[in-house]
Amino acid sequence: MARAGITSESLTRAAAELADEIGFERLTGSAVARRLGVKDPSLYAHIRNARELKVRVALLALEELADAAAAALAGRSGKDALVALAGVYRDYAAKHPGRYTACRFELDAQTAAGSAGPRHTEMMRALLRGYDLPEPDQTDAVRFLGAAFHGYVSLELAGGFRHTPRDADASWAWALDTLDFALRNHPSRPS
Amino acid sequence: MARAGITSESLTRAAAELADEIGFERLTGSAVARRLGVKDPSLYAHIRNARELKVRVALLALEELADAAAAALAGRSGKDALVALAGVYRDYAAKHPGRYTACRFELDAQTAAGSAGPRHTEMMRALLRGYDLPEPDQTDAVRFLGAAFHGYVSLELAGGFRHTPRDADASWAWALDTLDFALRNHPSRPS
DNA sequence: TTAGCTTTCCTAATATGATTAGGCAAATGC
DNA sequence: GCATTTGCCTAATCATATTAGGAAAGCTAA
Repeated sequence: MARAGITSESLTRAAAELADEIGFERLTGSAVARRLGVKDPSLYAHIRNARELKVRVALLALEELADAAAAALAGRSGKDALVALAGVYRDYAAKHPGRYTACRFELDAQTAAGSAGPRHTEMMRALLRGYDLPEPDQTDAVRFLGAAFHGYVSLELAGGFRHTPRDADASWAWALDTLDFALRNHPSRPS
Repeated sequence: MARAGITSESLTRAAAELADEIGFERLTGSAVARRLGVKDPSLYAHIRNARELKVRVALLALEELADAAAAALAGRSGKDALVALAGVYRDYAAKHPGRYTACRFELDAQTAAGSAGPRHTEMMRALLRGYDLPEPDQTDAVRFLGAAFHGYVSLELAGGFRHTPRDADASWAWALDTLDFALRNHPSRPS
């Protein structure tokens, strides 16, 4: 009875790959077990339940995404930073659709607090420092940017733009121009 | 063997109510059957498969939402219309979280074309006529507004704003102010 | 009204996925 | 080298999705 040598990491990696291939919604314990060459019940030595599988993928994705965002943001500011950060989200979603979807998986407060989620918020705030918004506008802007990025990427991922001739890249650039314009000239900006 | 008297409509309604109560992701054929007081296989006289159940809820929700949007838009224009339309989405999501989520369910091209989806796009375009944007900016703006609305509502629904003191209503108003400002003063506006 | 047709529902059965219990062998610590 | 822990397996249970086949309900028309 040779062991498969599953580790917490290899299991999570396998689940993430699977999610990208078949979609996060269809991610299943059985499928992961099959991919790892073990029987379903063997997974329970490594995870508490099927939900934890998804949580793991979500945490991995949030961290990968935060790392990529941090790298892209380094040395950039203003619109340059805005475009770079937005591009990271969009590219990650295109390359890892399952993981991107996982980022939206609802975590309980505990888990969310320990995740890379707060890093994303911080980076958004760092980005917004280039736009000089006073509080509470900065908080509003964080939410607004998060919503705009996520909304756009998720609509694009769902194929919402496929049936209109207009190029998605061009629309994306337009959206970023508009966001930059709105933040730069926002009425609440100090003098 | 008395009949339950299920119709296509009563089935869809039951499914939609269930989705609002337990969440669209957890909507299951068995649960609907239980609610209707029939056995699982009896459903297959009315639907092709479990997926169709979700599709039905999605179509119902898209239509309800489009109807509400049309009513809210009637007689309004400019920012007034923007705020009204956005409010419809947000309120519907608050009142019918399962159905709102269903609106995001991926439909195949055929089904999507016959759904109320296109009405939503048209209404967005009607709203944007008040902002006088030339093509292709109008298309870009439709996508941008759709993304912003959906992104905001879905983040709020997921509880993304619950752990920050700033009031969600105030942030929402800020976002709408910002969108209105950006569209009104957009560089691409004629003259 | 009744013979016949269609529709709606049921029971039985199968497949997949999630999960627990209990066992045995492999790795690990001394 | 032995005891302990750990990883994996088989067997079993439960929920959901789905098919096959049957029977009764309700409509249709002579």
